[in-house]
Amino acid sequence: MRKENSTNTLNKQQIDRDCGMSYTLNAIGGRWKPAILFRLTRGKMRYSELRDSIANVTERMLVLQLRELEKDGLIKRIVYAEVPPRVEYELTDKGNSLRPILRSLSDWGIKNRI
Amino acid sequence: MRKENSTNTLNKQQIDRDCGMSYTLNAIGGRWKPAILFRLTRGKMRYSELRDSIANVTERMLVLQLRELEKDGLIKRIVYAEVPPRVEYELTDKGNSLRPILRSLSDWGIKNRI
DNA sequence: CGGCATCCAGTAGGATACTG
DNA sequence: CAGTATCCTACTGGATGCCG
Repeated sequence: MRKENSTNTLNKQQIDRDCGMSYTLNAIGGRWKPAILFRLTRGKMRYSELRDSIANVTERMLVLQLRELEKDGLIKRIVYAEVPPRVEYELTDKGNSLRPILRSLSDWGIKNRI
Repeated sequence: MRKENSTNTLNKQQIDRDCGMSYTLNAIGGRWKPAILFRLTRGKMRYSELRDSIANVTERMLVLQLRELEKDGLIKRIVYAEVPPRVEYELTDKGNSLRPILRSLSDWGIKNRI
């Protein structure tokens, strides 16, 4: 840990920028979060639909990432009191506001990977 | 590992999307990469300037993340044959093309963190 | 059906000291 | 000035099995 730059007048704005980006990347940056979010932009989905549409994900990881997305307020978990049980996930307004960002991340990646 | 969904006609596009997002998030998603990239959007910077403007980063982590950004073709490392040595970093064209994405990530984060 | 519990491996990231 | 080298921790993600 070194001394911080106290003379750079742009520092506070930069820190805001850093924090903003960190917050966003933390919200969407999990191993399976982009896949989940992108599928939900097409509409409500059941747990089993998500599980079957995302290749190679384990149930443990799927649930963990769903819980984080829920905690961060990006998705809503809807439990139907039925037998057999049914659970659906859908984007919240906050989650929906990510749409353009998800698209641009995807577009940039498709264009720039070799 | 479970069976994959072979009936979903959207699957190939989804996989492209997933890969695109993963590629982008991998490129910019390191602990210090956003901070580095954002500073370089303001122009060329020396190693010591980066180090001093990013609070709490260790030299080891700074160098590691710079090397990855360089390997991914987002930044260029310019060594001047002087004594004392001088090294500057600047965005490549590929790095510059990230500007709008970095901005939207930052803006979304600033708006949505509590 | 939609999970949770347990255990485990790999790696991202960090502290500290040293160098061409 | 601009890095390496070494060692270490913690967290992410994975395999497997059980449950309401």
